[in-house]
Amino acid sequence: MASNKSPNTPAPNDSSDSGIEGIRAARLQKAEDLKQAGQQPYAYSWDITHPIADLQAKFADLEAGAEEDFNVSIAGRIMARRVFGKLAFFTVQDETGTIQLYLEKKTIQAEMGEADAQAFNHLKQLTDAGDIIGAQGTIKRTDKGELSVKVKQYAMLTKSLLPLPDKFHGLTDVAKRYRQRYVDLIVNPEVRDTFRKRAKITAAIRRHLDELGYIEVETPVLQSEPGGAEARPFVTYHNTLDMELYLRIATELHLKRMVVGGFEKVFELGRVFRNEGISTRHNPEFTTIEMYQAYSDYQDMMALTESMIEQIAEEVTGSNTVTYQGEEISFAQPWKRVTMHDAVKEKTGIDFGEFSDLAAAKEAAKGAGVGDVDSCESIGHVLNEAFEQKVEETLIQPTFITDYPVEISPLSKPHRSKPGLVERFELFMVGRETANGFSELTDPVDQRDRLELQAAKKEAGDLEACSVDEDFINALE
RNA sequence: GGGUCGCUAGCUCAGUGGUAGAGCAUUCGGCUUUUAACCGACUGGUCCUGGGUUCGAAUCCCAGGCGACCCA
Repeated sequence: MASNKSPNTPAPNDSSDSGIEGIRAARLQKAEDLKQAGQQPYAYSWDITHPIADLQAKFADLEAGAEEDFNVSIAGRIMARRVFGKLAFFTVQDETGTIQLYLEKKTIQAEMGEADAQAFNHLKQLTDAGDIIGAQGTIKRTDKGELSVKVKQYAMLTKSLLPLPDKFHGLTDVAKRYRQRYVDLIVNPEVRDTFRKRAKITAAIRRHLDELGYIEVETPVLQSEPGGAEARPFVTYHNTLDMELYLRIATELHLKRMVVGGFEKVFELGRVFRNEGISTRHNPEFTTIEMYQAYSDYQDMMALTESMIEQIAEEVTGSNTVTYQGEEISFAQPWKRVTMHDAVKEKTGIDFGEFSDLAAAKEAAKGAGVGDVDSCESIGHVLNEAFEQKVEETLIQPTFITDYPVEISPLSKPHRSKPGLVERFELFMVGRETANGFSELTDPVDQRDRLELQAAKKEAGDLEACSVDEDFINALE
């Protein structure tokens, strides 16, 4: 028999009745049997009286063995089945939590027997872990202390065709967790909490900035000239214009155009795209927030950053202290501020402010165990290497690093009192950079010079360097 | 891009040259207090791919693919 093979639809295998295809075929048959029994395997609706977490809270004090003649109707996914001859226990999970179904043949047959003389047997034979089921009944805490719905009536809401991952080990394959997020969300409840917290954080950011008089904007994602960061862009193509376009690598340059246009406080919370390495820490598409405020310098932006993050932490977690991967992080203001030169000096003993000779700076850096300095083209770059290799991972508590070398900061204003430096900060916590801010460069002549330096690097083959965005210079002018 | 490790049943994993394995899941039977239910029976495999060594390869060698972690 000829068959078209494809990875998604493996050819049926006659001898396989417990492989994945066998399971799927068996479950399709169960869906068919449900229809024969007068049940719809994919229901249109089911009335719910309570989220499961509400029931767990409401009856937290109910004693083991006690019953409550309180009618409830719930719905959720069957996560585990424990079936006996005339009694069964299902663990059911909805968005809010889990509860046990107490499924007694006697009760179910009395309530449903008229519609389906085999209602209990069908429950045993035609349901599987993974199915979404609706259940209506009363509240009972079993002798063993598990809060349960003593079911009078049930209905299949969605028959699943594929098995859930191992009930004990769960889904541990990181790649599969990320590529099949829906499975991850089903079997790893803590992942749902992460999603909820994230939604609370973005809502709190918007509320906070709205109260400060910011307006939220959406700037172009498709750009003819990507800029605002050093990164390789994704390239796409516009048919009608017959030209290549790039997905943005940052929102910066268009937000600054908004400021030029007269909006004094703007922000954008949105996706940017960088065509680079991929790992569990680096996604090619990720979300950033950029905020711009006219007439303000980097000190103002640091103050805004620390107060906003402390308040959000309190709103989302109820505390300004959070534990992240075993580290206790305190967001209590004020956060530590230290210049890049001082931070490097503290860890390496080297004061890069004393060097005027590049070669001498490289020697000193090597002496302190800093690698990869041979290709550095300025003392500022050597300083940056030393910082990244020796300091960054030690910054666990929120810390602002300030006053960066001009060579690595093409968009910042020169420092008002320190030559060769710019008014820039980066925020570090748990050893990673989490924010970056400047007194924004507003001098169009200086800006052109710095972008042309970048363009020269691009000409020389640096795939992360950007070109001169003439329209942006025009806006500044 | 470099290094290390991995890829065996739906899931989690054993198996270092001699008949392809376990637990869970699935299927069948039993069971009214389980919660990783239990008891009994069955089923399920391109051992990532290709080549090589060997009487014989999941196992050793070479090349490639995919993935994880670390580094850049």
